[in-house]
Amino acid sequence: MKYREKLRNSGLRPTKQRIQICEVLFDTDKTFHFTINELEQKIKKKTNTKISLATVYNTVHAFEKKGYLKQIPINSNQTYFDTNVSDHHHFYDLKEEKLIDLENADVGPINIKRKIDGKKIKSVEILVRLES
Amino acid sequence: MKYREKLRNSGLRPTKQRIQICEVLFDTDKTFHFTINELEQKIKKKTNTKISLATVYNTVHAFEKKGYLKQIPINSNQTYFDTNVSDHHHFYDLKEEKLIDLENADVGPINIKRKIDGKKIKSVEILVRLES
DNA sequence: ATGTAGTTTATAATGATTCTAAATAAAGTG
DNA sequence: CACTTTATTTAGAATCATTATAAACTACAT
Repeated sequence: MKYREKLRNSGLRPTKQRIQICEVLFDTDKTFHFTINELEQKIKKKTNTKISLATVYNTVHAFEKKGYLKQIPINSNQTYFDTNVSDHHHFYDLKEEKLIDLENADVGPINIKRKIDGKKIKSVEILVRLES
Repeated sequence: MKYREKLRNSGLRPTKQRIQICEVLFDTDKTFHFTINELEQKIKKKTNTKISLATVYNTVHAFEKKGYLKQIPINSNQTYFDTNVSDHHHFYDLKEEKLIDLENADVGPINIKRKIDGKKIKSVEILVRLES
């Protein structure tokens, strides 16, 4: 199984739960955005097994730390994650409360001219809020 | 008092609490970022009176709706607000958990090339995460 | 097989935010 | 001014996402 390797190589034990979560997250061409609750629903539907909510949180955070998931900075009561970890930005449709990917080509290069001593830029994220 | 007018003109009754909160937020040259809890502390210090937490929430949301405050999109367990409502961006220092203003000139023009039918761009915000 | 270190789990705890309903205060009316 | 109406404040309760806890379980090395 492909995910066993991937997990082991990241120093994460390939448990049944982690492999199932991998399948839900990564067995698809399209990347997608999700909240923890949405992910829990997907897992239930796809695998017909119940993974503890705590495990879902743990796993998502572990995957984020390893760079397999990204948090999307947005003001919402729930945290949004993205399976698309490439450098890219987002539209946020305020009415639908839906995120839409913006490819880097849709935005053009961004040049942050100011530097802060002793600090490195880790990420640059644009959120474009949309209204109707 | 200047804030009485401002409030009345926005359709908000100029109550003692709202005026005090205005003083804490706007009686300063520098704009600043805050969470609700930080604001509550500031109010206590500056006015020596206690305003109910619920009122602080209500007022901040009312002011946001009127455009006197902006929410800053960031992943944190607390919501950050900004008294600087002009178009600008932010550094977020991950270690210090501190926001730093980025002037528009520090970033250069941003051109969102993609359009979504029937939607207008309401805001474009960049978050630059900093690590040490 | 056996030990150990990492994981999972149900449940409890935390903490920011929102809700509720009663008390209070501002504005409007005669 | 009285008096009514309507908005606002308030303490405390409720909600809800997330994190902590600690016991049971499991992958893996020896």
